[in-house]
Amino acid sequence: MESVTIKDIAKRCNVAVSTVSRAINNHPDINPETRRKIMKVIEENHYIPNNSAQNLKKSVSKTIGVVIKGADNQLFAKMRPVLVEGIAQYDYDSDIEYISISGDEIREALRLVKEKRLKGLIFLGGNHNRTEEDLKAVPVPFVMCTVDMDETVPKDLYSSVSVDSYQESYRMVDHLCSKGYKKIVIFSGSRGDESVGRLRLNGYRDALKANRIEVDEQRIWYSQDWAEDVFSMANGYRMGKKLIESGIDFDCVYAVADSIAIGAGRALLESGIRIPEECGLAGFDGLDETLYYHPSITTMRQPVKEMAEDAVKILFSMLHKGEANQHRVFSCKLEARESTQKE
Amino acid sequence: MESVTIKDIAKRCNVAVSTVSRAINNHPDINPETRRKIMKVIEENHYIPNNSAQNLKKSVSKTIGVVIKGADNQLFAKMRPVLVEGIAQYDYDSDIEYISISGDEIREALRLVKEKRLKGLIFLGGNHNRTEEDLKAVPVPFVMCTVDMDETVPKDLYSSVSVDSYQESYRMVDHLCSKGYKKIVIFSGSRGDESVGRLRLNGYRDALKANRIEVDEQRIWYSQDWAEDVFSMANGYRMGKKLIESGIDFDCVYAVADSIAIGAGRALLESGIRIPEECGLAGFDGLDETLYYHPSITTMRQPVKEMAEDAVKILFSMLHKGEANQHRVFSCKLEARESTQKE
DNA sequence: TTGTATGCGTTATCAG
DNA sequence: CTGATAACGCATACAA
Repeated sequence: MESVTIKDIAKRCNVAVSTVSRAINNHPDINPETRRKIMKVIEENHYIPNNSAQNLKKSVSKTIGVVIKGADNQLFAKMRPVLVEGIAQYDYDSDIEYISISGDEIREALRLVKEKRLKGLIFLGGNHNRTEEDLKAVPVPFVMCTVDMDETVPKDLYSSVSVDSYQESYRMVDHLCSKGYKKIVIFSGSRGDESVGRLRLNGYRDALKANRIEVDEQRIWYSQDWAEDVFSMANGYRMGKKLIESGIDFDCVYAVADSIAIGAGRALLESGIRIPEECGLAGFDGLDETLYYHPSITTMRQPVKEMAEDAVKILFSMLHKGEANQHRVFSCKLEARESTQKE
Repeated sequence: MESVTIKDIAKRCNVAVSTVSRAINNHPDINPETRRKIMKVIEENHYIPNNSAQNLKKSVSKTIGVVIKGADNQLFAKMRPVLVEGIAQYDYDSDIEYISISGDEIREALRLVKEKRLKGLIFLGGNHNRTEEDLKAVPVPFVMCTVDMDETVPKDLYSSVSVDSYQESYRMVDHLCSKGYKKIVIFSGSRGDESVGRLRLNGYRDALKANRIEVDEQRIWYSQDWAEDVFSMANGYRMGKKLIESGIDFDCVYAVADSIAIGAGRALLESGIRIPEECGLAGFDGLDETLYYHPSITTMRQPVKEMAEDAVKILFSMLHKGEANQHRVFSCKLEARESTQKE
């Protein structure tokens, strides 16, 4: 049970702990021969340095924290390796931390910065209504990815890469209109959603108006407030079923997330409604699943790779060149697929 | 930049650090009044205890480590909350750690146990060919989930909950045969796969034999060795395309993972092949996607919830009652869906 | 090139 | 109930 420490290794090697430390950390001023010898003993004894002790002692580090909110978010999963690689190109390490969807990413970040002497942070996802105080508390440069921060938060307090949820949603609905759909139902987030769900809904409303289609509140469907379950296929399926039962007239379903769209698609197809002939279907985000669905589902692809790359670039421009906070808004790619090819 | 420590709090409160420590850790022997006062100052100064220092100093803990290999594994994502809740019922904390698919889970576990004084471990996924030495090095009870450990590894060195990949795969293929499919193609893992891919393939071979169907090596398709990409929809799609191009005669595709099946399904449908009329389709694992696909895809559902619950139960039976290592094999649920409803 | 000594921030063991 | 103080395991400045 007693675990082996640096002292044990030192003793076994007849050297001082500092020498062992040097061996571990690839210090230049150490005899290669002694180093070899020490590393051998380390191997044999399965010695692993205590990270906590290292963190506690280290005064500097070259590492960037990556705080990912939601371990199974597929968009974030695609960004992660891009971030790690990008950060490595600046000769920095990455420290990846997953936190739950209900966790406090700023608080977690604060802890990490203290403990691991992080030089910077990249947030994947997060609360859109952070206070000024929250943001100011973070003592290192940071970039928020894919968070629609409230307009009220001063832009000079944080950097960000994002997509314009309102605008891209507008584009999508405009596209649907151009395809001839006139009775478009939207599967939105929950009523209380003030973030992407709300913004995408607003885009829907305005795009319809611009196409001189009256916004029918009956065609606006909110998710029930089942928290984590909102952006799920199951929720899309439930809404789809209810929509069909309701008897409301529609010729297209637009879901504010691909996962919802997939569930909705199933509900439609199951009821014998043909897509796209009798009803169009569209999602948002650009998940791989939409491509392999049958019919393939029209979606707005978020340029996750580019966003991740830019997040790193922005972070290091602040870190190395002392530049100010920056905001970069990316355009999505409208992937028009089978689910909206009416004719 | 200078972060606030326990000393600062002590100073601000005119008490000793030990008193602050008591306040933080809810020690019984502290005046509620002083405690209240201290907590207030802690709030005001946004003090967060340094976890590294705590870990370093703490001699005991009531926490179980959960090492998850592959952050975006959907099966694991479903098990996680079940594990956390189960562990909490024993009044223990959970420490969740994600490691990459190529990481060394045992090594990581060793580090964690040392640093955080973990009382036990639950592994989600991992290398199937660990050595005895590896397993023996883990100084606390642990349970492996969903790992088909090699037969050569002594069973008394670890606990496990798992499914019988060979047997369940056999059942699936048997089911396909009973549905009248006679020319079943299998989309397997890579050639070198000695784990689930191999076991499921063996089940396929034997089930065919049992049904007096000759195993045609032409119908056994291996994934190209693209490492992480093997169990992906993209891979399934590629294989599906190639299968069709090959001109080989087949009436059913059985993929050793649902993700592969979904990609394959797309390839088939895209080529105008109707499922299930002209070709059956089946996967393995029980991902939600299979249910919302159109047609819904027949799959072997792994009882992830039950497995997670049992993992916790086994762990604490060892921990509290000193019981020996145990192995529990769960049955999958054959979900016969539209993709194999021939008539 | 190597050894010695100090302290990182915290908890635990003592006294008081 | 509270305060002083010794560790925890390690990295580093400084001395040798």
